[in-house]
Formats: sequence, C-alpha cells, structure tokens
Amino acid sequence: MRVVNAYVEQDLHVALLHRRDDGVLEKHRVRGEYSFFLKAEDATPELLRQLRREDGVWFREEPGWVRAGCSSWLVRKEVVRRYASKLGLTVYEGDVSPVKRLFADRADLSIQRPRRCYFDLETDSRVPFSRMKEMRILVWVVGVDGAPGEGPRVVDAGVLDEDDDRSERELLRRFFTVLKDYDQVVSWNGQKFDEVVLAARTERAGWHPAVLRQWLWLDQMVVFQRMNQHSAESGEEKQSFGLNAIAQAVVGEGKDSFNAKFTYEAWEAGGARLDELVRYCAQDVLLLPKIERKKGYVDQHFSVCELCGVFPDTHGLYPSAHVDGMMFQLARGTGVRFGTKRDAAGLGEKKSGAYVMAPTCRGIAKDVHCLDFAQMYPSIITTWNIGVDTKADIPVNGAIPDGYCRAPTTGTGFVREPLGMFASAVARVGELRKESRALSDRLPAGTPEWHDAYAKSTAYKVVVNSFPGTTGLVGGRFYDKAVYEAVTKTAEWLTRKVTAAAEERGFRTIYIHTDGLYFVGGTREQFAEFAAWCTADLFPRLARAQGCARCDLVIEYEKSFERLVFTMKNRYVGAYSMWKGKPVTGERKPEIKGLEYKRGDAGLLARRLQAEVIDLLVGGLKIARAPTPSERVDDYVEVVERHRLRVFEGELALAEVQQSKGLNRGVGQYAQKTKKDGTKTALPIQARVAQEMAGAGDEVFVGSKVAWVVVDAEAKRIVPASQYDGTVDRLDLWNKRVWPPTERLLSAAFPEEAWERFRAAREKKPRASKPPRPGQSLSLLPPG
DNA sequence: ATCTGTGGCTGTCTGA
DNA sequence: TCAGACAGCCAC
Repeated sequence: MRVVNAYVEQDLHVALLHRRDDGVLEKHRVRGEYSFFLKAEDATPELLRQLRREDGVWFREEPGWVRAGCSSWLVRKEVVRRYASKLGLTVYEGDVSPVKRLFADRADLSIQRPRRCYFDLETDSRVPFSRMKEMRILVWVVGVDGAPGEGPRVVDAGVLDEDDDRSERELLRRFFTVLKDYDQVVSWNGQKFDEVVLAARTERAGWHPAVLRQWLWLDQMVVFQRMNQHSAESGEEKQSFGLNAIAQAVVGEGKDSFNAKFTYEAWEAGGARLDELVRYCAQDVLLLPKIERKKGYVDQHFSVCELCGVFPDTHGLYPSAHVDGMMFQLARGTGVRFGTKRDAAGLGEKKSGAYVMAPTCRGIAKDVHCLDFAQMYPSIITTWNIGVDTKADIPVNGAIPDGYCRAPTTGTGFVREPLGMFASAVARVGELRKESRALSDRLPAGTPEWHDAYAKSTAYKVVVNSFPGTTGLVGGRFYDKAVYEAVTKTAEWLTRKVTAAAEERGFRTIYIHTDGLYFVGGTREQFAEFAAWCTADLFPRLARAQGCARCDLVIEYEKSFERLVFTMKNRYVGAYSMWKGKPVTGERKPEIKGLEYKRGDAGLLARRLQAEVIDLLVGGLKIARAPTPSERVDDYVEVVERHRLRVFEGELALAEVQQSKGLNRGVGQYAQKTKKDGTKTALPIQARVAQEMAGAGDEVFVGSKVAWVVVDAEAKRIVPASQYDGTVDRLDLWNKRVWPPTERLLSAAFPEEAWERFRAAREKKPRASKPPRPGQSLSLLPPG
C-alpha cells in the first residue's frame, strides 16, 4: 500500500493514510507497538521471568531475538533505560516509533506522493513574539500551484469574525475543512512560527493536538536552507532567509510592504485595510510555489523521502532520518537489528575529521590543476566495507589476517566480505544515483522526466553523503568513533599517497582539503593521465594491500585554474580555465571560497572593496574600472584609496555602516562567567544589541539577524541599526571591518608590497578643512 | 521526531 | 601586549 501519512492514535493503533486516485483519503488502522529487542542469547529464563512481571510489557520469541512491546512510549523508555543501565544488556531498536516500526517490518508499505498546499497566517500584532502561543489568528490563506500552463492560485482564505474564542474556533474549523483535500502543508518559517501558533490555538479552541497529525507539515524555509546551503554566491545573497529576500533572489519578486506591527489594527479597521492584509497574506502564500517552481527543492525532498521510506515533512529533512530509513529497509527480513539511540555514551569524545593542508604558494598562482575524489567518504566505506556491523578485532599492526581488511593509520579492522549492511546501503544509494544521473544525461533537458531524474540524482547524492556523518553522531544509532575515524583517516592517507605519487612526477602540491588536491607544474594532458592512473592503478593496488576485496575509489580531473590566489586554508579566489571537464571560454564567474565577499557578517563596504580587488585579480565580476585581470599594483592602490576616501569622507548609508550577526540562542543562553570583580562577563555584541532592542519594544528572537552600528569604538558606544543617525566611528569601520579582509587578500597576491600602510592611525588634532560633526569620534584621514 | 561530522579563521572580551 | 575562551560563519 502506498501511504501518504501515518501517525499513532491514542489506543496504540497506527493510522495509515492512503490517498486514492480519485482524491478520497482512506484511513487504515493497524495495531502498533512501542517495541524493543533483546538478543535471544541474552534472554536467560530469569530475564524472561522478569520481563513477564513488567507492567505494560509483553513479548514473544522470534528467531534470534526476543521482541518486546510496551503499552506506551513512557513505559518503554523506563524499561529500556533500566535494562540497559542496571542489567548491562544491549537493547536493540528501543527508540523506534510505532510508525517507523511498521515501515521497518512490512515490505508492502511505501511512501506516496502527497497532495501539496501552501499556507500562511496573520496573527494579532499586539502580542509579542515571545508569547506567540497567545496570538489570536486573524487571517489564513491556503494556496496551491496550478497546472504547468497556469500559475499558483489561492484556494481559500479565512478572516476572524470577532475577537473572541468562538470566532477563532470557527475560523480554524474552516481552515481544517479546506486542508482536508491536501496531505502536505507547506509554510515559510512555519516550524518556528505558524505551526507553533496553530498548534497552540487548535488546542485552546478545544481540539486534541493530535488532530494536526493527519497532515505533513513542511517548513519550506528549512528545505531551502538545507538544499541551498552550498550554492549561495555572495555574502549579500545569504544575508537573510526572510521570505522577501529569498523571493527577490529566486523569483525576482518581493512582497508588498505591510508593517507586521499593525496587523491587528488592519483587522480591526476592516474594509480596505483588512482587504490589504488578506492580499498581503495571499501574496506570501503564492510566493512559495513560485520559489518551488524555480528551485524544485520540495520535489527533491520528496525523492529523498521516497527512497528512504520516511514522510516528506520537516522531520524528513534530517540526515539521521534518511540513514535510519535506508538501513531499516535493507535490514527487513534479514534478522539484523540495530542499536538504540542513546543519551550519554561517547559524549565529549574528540574525533578526527577532515584533513586540511595549509596552502604553500605565494602570490598569484598560474595554471593550477585540481583533482577531486568522487564521493570520497562513501567510496572509502564501500572499499573497506566499513560499518559497525563489519568492524572486527584484528591486530593494528603487522600482517592483516585472512578474511579481513584494515583501515590504514587507525588500524581498525573490518570483515573483508561480504559487504555489510552499512556499506551495502551506501553502495546501493550510490548505484541508484549513478543510474538516475545517467538517465538525466540521456533525457532532453527541461522535460518533466528529466526534472524527475535530475531531482533524484541530486537527492541520492544528499543521502549518500549523510551516511559517514551519522557514524560520528554521539547518541546516534550508528555512532562509533573508530568507524568514523576509519573513514576520515583513510581519506587523509589517500591524499598523501596521491601527493607522493604526484611529486614523483614532478608536480607540486599547493593545497589539500579533504578530497580536493591542488597542483602546479604539469600540463592538462599530464594531469588527465595522472588521475586516470590513480583510479586504475594506484588505488586498486593500495586497497588490495590493505586487504580490501574491491576498490571503488575514483579521482577526477575536471577543474583547472588559470589564476588562483590563496590567503590561507579555506580561503581563496580563482578563475577557471577548465570546469566540469570542459575548457572555459569567455567570461566565467570567479570561484570564491571563504573570503569575506561570501560572508553575510562581513559588512557591505568590506564586501564591495574586496569584490573590486577580486575582479582585478581574476576578473569575472565586471565591476573593476581598470582592465582585468591586472597585475599592476597601481590599479589596486587606486581602488583602495577610492574606497578609503569614501569611508572617511563620504555620506554613508545605514546599509554601508551596519554590522550584523545571527542570534543563535536566547539572550539568557550565552555563556557568562563571573569576573574577578564579581560582575558578569560581557555578552556577545549581537546579544547585547538584541537586549537593547527588546527593551525598546523591538523584538528579536533566536535565528534572526541583529544589526548594529559602532558609533564610538573607544567609548564602546554601539547602537542598534535602527538608531543610526549618520554618526559612525569611521576609523574603526575602516581599520576593523573594511580594510583588513582586503589587506589579507592583497598581501597574499602581492607579498612584496607594504599593504599595511593603508591602515589608518588615530590623530590627535582635528582636520582644518572640515571640522568633525558633533559626536563623531574621528574625522581623520590617515597619513599618505 | 526536532541529533550528519570536524577543521579553520576572525572578531570581542578577559586577565595575565 | 598577548593568549585563550567564546561565538559566528564558512569549507568540505
């Protein structure tokens, strides 16, 4: 049966929802179980007697296992904890929900594509966000995407009749009636807001909170964050995940400004103002399918869920859910059981991760060739048959015993053959990915079939990359430090082997990060041959010597740089001469990694100055005034001096002077120590500013960006951005924010030049030509 | 249900 | 003046 959603009902039954082709929703009720497993060999007669005495616990014996069921989540939690800690038993799968249990046990259940709608709420603006559960809902709008030929449309909207509970209940009743035609309900930031308010109001209106379980709630913002994380171009683009900013960037369309502070007044006023509020809400709703049409992230998310056997709601976005889903599917019917997610074991253990080699080149490097391992961690897992289930206790040094392979460096042994459960899962998803990628290559781009194949191949890549990380998740089902490090350390070992072979051929390694190696000193033909040789000759030899039964390691040569400047680890800018295996002709956007240009917290002026210098260095941004690329230091000096003049003498708009950072926790959650004088240490700036804003009635909450202006650095005068009146500490702005990022970049590109001369000094006497404005702490141009 | 990982740099604050 | 803790954001 294809299941569109499932949830536990109060009487320990699982409701399986199926959407028929004619649109009717069927509900099938099946007995569910909060279960756990004990190994049959651990189940002594005494233990079975004890199990029999437990309240609310029943059990039956299965081949190799004792399968216990509990009457509730709480009973199981207590029993599992007691059996694990007091009796020292290993309890298996003692955290699995009845829904997941059912999907793990039954091969006939699969994930059905949900009918999707989008929604947004407008709530009472008089209630502060910190008390969002008390906000009355004023307006809801539900929308859907139309057929390909037509656009998204509003399905229905509701407006609160009177400001009382009876009216709100009626408003919600109509909302639920409209939702009945849909399975998946998508919002923007709903996880943190709309869904929270809705749940609270639903309960207050007298429904059981469980009524909401019949829908799959998906926060499109979280989907966007996950999927878009690695593709944002510049710092500007990732300033905010607000719907307005994303809509602007993705569909080139903003939303009308409606001051969210006045929703209640608009509702109360009625008439045209209320209409405006509803229109505003509807506009927000319709932006969501528009964004989805451009990006296809929600569809991609469904492909992942379909593969992993999890439902496409916000929880289905978690990598641990994907890995769990895949593993349970593979283990079905095999008699293999996995551990129970735990709380404390392994907490605080340090694990070695990726290897990063500091760049060894100075100045502007030319003709840099980049070799990348394809799916490095997954290919290591399948080659070495890595997994908790295949880990074997063998000698760390010396000869590798027959039937085993061994991870170099850590010396952790694994069963040589057959492929274990974990490695099988990785191999299987990897193969599916290859198939769908080959399919998308064959199909005409842009067709629905192509889109589907493309979404699948991207989705499978996401899933396959989730596996290695979950072995390092403390408390996770697959946590094992030795397993995790077998992967990361083997990766480092492999990069060293490649480096050594490269140097034998006269190439020079200038940078390594995890699975990417950067070389100079050879031709394209030489590197193409080298990469092919590594894959066909070197890697199989290395793997064989470690006892591996197979070798899935592949290194690809698809990128080269005409020019490349490293400032340090993780930070560089370059211009491609080859990309994805094809020569780059004409202008191409530069590759920029880690530099402030890409950072949302760097400040506009810092990004602008750096952008112009980047353009001079490698071209492609089309902003420099001199021809690019340029190696004339004078061209760079002109840019620096022009920007400096503007910082010190220009009219500076708020956007240019404000600094911003995310508030990643509540103000009270930040570490505060007691100083020697008995007072508390200072909070981070963003928390102090947030505090001040809250005091002024301007609410800031976890996850939002906080912006401020440094008015006087020496006197530590910092004000929220909204209080900017044109006064800013220009010396601090230049010396601390704007100049240093570019100084680092220029020092890397032109190490012989004395770039520090552009740091400004604080002078004592005021400038004669232009007296400082009152309150301004500096007005001075630096010498030179 | 609300839990992929470590490595790395920069800035602020603190106390030596 | 400088090192270490903390926090944020980014590379992979």
